[in-house]
Amino acid sequence: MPELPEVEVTRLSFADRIAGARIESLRMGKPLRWPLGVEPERLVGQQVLGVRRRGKYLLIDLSDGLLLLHLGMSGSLSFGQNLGPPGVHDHCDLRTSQGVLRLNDPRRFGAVVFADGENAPVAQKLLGRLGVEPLGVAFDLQQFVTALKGRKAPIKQVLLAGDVVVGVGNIYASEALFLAGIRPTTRACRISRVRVAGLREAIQNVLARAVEKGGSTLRDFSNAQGESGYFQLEAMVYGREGAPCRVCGTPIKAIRQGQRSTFFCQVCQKS
DNA sequence: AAAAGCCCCTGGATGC
DNA sequence: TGCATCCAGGGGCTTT
Repeated sequence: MPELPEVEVTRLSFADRIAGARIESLRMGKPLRWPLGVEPERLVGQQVLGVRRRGKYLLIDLSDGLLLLHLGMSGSLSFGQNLGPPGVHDHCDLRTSQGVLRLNDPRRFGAVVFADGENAPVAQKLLGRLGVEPLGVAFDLQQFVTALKGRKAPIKQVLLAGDVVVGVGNIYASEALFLAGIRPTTRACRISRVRVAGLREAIQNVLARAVEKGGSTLRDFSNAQGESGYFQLEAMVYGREGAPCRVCGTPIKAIRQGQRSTFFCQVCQKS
């Protein structure tokens, strides 16, 4: 579910409320994608310094270590004082002096991993080869051009891979390519500099807009306060197979790329 | 080095 | 109503 906007919206919905809290206990439920890596007691008594985001990971800075959190495909967080008893898909309860942070994740592709610091091997394994942050100043045009020059794969899949630029998942890849007028199947290395510049802006715009709208709630996403997102209502192509293009009226096409669905307009995205 | 496939897992929608 | 099949926001790992 969660791409950069959903993860960022989630972060914004509880970061201030959990900052400064003291950890009282950590309960882990069914196994997630990776083990926590330490005994839960390791965290007890530590203070939460803040919450950052790197790509689709949330980084909870502790007084002695770091908690890496990933929502996978179906994860969502809740933070509150009265969450009630954990349900069958609540696989992590981090109880703090300011409330409980709970991960609900039916498919369990998500993860909660403890690392001694950002340079610890486990943190490096997960964060080490992530690409540039698309909403940061480091998302430089020349670097983007150079990176894409070295890729013969379809641009949609290069965006999804996350080693050039992070945070762009299946929804926003289709959306950004539509805004840039680029066909998803075009080889990354074949896109002209001018069009790469347009793609960079499209990525920035679509992600920023999605954050503003609270993310996309397709099935059941909500932020840590339980609020839904609304970006899906203004999606130009994602999930709109057969529906008229909002620009030219041509029916939107759906194809498969690397076992994921891709949506585009064959008129607005000629190449 | 890059690209392509394969999984991990549960649940909802669809079709017979 | 019951059951099989397909699909879903991700991404690390293995194999070409």
